Amino acid sequence: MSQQKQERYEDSYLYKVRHSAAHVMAQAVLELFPDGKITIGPPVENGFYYDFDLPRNLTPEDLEQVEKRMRQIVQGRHEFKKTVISAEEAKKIFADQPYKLELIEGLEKGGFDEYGNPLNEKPEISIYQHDTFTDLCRGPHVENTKEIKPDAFKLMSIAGAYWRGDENNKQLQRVYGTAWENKKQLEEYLHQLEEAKKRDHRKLGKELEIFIFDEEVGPGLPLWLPNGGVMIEELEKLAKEIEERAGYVRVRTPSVTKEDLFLRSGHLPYYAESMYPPMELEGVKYYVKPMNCPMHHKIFGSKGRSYRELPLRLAEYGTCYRYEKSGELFGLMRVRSMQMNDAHIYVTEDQFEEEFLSVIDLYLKYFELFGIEKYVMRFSKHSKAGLGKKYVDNERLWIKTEDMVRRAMDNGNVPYEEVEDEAAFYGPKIDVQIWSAIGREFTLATNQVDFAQPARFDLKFTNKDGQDEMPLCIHRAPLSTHERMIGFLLEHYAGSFPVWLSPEQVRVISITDAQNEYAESIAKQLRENGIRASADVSSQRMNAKIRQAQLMKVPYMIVVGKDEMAANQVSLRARDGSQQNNIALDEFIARAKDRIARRAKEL
RNA sequence: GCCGACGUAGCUCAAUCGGCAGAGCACCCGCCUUGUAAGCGGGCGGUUACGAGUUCGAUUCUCGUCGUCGGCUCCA
Repeated sequence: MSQQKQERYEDSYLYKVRHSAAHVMAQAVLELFPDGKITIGPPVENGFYYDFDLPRNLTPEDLEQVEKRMRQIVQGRHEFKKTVISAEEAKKIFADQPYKLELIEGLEKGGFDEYGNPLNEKPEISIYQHDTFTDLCRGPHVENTKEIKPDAFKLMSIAGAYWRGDENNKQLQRVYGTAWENKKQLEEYLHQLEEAKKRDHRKLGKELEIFIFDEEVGPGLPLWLPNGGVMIEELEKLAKEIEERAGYVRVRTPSVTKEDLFLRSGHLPYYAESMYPPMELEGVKYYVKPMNCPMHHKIFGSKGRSYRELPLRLAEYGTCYRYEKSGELFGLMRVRSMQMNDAHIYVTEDQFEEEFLSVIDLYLKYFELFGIEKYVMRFSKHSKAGLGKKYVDNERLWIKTEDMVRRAMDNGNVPYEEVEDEAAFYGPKIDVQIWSAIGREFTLATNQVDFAQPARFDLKFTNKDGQDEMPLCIHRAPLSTHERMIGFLLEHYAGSFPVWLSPEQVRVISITDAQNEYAESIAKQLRENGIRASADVSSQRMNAKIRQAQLMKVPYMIVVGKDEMAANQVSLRARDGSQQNNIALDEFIARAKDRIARRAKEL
């Protein structure tokens, strides 16, 4: 394998430019608010931010002023000067900056760097000064402010952000900016943002009539339009095919159950925040399910199980409801009602590794099918501090199952990143992280270990020696939920789905109304061949019909005029603009059927 | 949930300083009979998200509610 040496972002020139721009911005903001308190201001992807605690909220007009002042400051060619100082000196300098004092204390103890990230060694304490501004900072920075080009940065937005990312802390005002080496790069970036917006699944979903939200129905509760309905059916067909081959069996369970079930499962103690509140009938509380697992556990436990039955793979496309906080909703990617590509696999400890890896293989198979290349597998572990709060309180089993996952991934040679404090409440997991068109990060597929619920439900099987043994449970959702998957696919394909997934696969276009009947009969024949087709026999001109089909990103357009009708043939125009005139309908049907059957990427 | 911005016809967007709410597309009705991304004409369409307030008068100013968006927190 060729190991290309890539410069780390932290070592790049752009990183220094952005870091320095953040300092200049802080200076400008402090000039506007002399009593303002500064916190941290690091470079981030594509730019930088700085968090402030100010006497009043910033307005867009303030931002304009700050940006203007920044342009003046950078012209001043002020040198960035680093000075290493003692904690005592630092505390004197930042005597009226409480957040900085907190950071200095952290640095003194050696536990954290100035951004609150854990550190092994005790770092040196340094300050950077330019013009009138001094910040506690380890750098690095550019030589002087002139290196920040006045036409290569832009302040982007104001947002609230909690001090040290903890919602129990005070909310600060964060100003985001973007900065580049030159004007051209900035313009390219802004252009990219515009382009990304065109891929936004919320926009495409509306244009392609996939789904809608309705104020009266409620936030986070999508209504699937017929086109979305088709996509859901195709995804379920895919999942069913693959799962049947892999030995899964399908079950069905209710959406609402008694409180008792979720008390036993641990959802109420650990997950209640994300659940819709209970409804009470005849003195009994019922909850809408946020997950299918408790009911699958009930099915597992419904009779005596032998080791011969394992792995037992129970699959269900169940609709779950989670009360996501209002500000967390995001189009289809984050909703309150969702249909999960769910399954629970009950295995013996010996079977765990093979089964876990076979689920990972399943992801990879799907990713290949969809051409998904940009993703990260994240190994999400518990945190010691979360035990008994976010996570079931059994450290021994946490460590044991995490070791099992690590071993499985290592033995399977699957690359992954380990992350602390991201696990499910019942066990560690491998999440696949992807990014939306506008750069927001999401978990798509997930593969989770559960040692907690089998114990809570007292699940057991009889092993070879005739003894009771507890199975481990693997929760998995390689196709995520319909909502997130389709949201993602909309952006991934920019709405131009492969033929098999396209809501409308063929649009038959008559050139004059003399061919309307012929067009209808072709559409009918296509449908009889299992191809989703409709005929556009409106009185519009052909060009307008083609344009409409293009805008709806229909993969195939069949154009018929008097010549085609006379010869009993068709003309094919594909979504990519390519054309094939005067071909037999059967020839086209064969092509379309082949693409659909293979779930081919090509048209 | 928190901070900020926004909400005008089915969609995309206008409306000067507080003075009769407008366009294109879509839809409906005609005309045209058309050759690979928009033919022409006409018509319908609004309690300016909802509810209060200020004012002679509110799309415009103020407050509240709901929703959306940018973030934070959280997550399939």
